[in-house]
Amino acid sequence: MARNLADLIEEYLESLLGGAPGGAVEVQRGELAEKFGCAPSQINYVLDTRFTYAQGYLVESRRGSGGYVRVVKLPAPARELIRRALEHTADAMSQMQAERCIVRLHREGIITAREARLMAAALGRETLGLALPWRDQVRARVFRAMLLALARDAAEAVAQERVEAVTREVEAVARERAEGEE
Amino acid sequence: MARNLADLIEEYLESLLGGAPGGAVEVQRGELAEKFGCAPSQINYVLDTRFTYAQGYLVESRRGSGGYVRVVKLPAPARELIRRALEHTADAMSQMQAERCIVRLHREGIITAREARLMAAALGRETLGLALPWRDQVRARVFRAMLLALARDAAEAVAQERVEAVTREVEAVARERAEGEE
DNA sequence: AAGGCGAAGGTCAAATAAAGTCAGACCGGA
DNA sequence: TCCGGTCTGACTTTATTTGACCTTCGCCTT
Repeated sequence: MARNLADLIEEYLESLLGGAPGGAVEVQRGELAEKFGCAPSQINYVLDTRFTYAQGYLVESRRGSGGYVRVVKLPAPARELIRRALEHTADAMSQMQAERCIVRLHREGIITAREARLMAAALGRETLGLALPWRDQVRARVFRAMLLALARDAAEAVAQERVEAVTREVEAVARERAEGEE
Repeated sequence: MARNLADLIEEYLESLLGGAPGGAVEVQRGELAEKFGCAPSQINYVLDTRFTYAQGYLVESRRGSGGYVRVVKLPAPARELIRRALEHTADAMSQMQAERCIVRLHREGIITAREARLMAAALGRETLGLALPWRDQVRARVFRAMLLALARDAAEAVAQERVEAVTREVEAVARERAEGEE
């Protein structure tokens, strides 16, 4: 599964986050590097490529004695995550960026595995088949469009929920009145 | 049987796939080339000519350290989708054609409403934002890729990995690396 | 309170490790 | 011999890994 150090460290951090209360984890960069027997900057690489805001994470850190690196998995109501992804989706996007974003959406249960595959397929290098500045631009637009479609869908779901809640309430009140009537 | 290298490599990969549809193999291009004593690009040739989606395969890959090439054999149930994908997606496709196709797929229960919306969003005129000969071409490719992704979905049941397993693996490798350092 | 020391973490560019592309050489059969 | 499929090698693109140098911060000393 893990094909290289970066993937391994990613999985390790993700596993820590999984068991973490509040979805936050604090590590020492140096220590972690030691654990994996690599250069400390490798940790930054992993953080920069795998735990970005667009993917729904926040990384904070402090230098100096007693320094740390904190990774926060942002709480993920569907609308929020989608909105964040949209916000952070620039006018150009590499395949990897998009894929990692999609993985996060899937992990959070916002999209199904099928939908994830659908989206990833649509954004493939080969699929778009354009030369480079344009490919990344078209990819970004397609990705945004799909995210928007999801957002609309989520909004509708919420609205639907509200309607149902109101309906239930109305029914409850109606029942109550009916009973009081007797 | 095998009249040349390409056929030989084809047979080898096919044997790795083991006849099991829905199966996937992962190899390293360089390694494979080494094994057959040929140029790495020969592997691409075989992949391009023998493992196309028209023949029921999907090929994915990644570059860089820890790179790989994965070949997936699509299962029989995917046939129908593939047939349609190839049948209805010429090398260019108007928005109208695509939309009609999507509606039909939805009506027939092949895709969900959400998936339909997702696909339609990805194929919009505005979304693609290209001038005309290219827009229809990219749309066709994206549509085809999405259909093929659906086909592939039928194949793969993704196993969700357990945190403990990951942690164990991580620790093993970390130990290994740390020891190698000494 | 000021300044210095050492312990964090950050940045960036170069080195390394894959895979992809493409033009052209090669080869075997009509 | 001519053509189409095969094969290669030089060059490109992408991802990862490392190392040298920079910045920030707490603490200690004066």
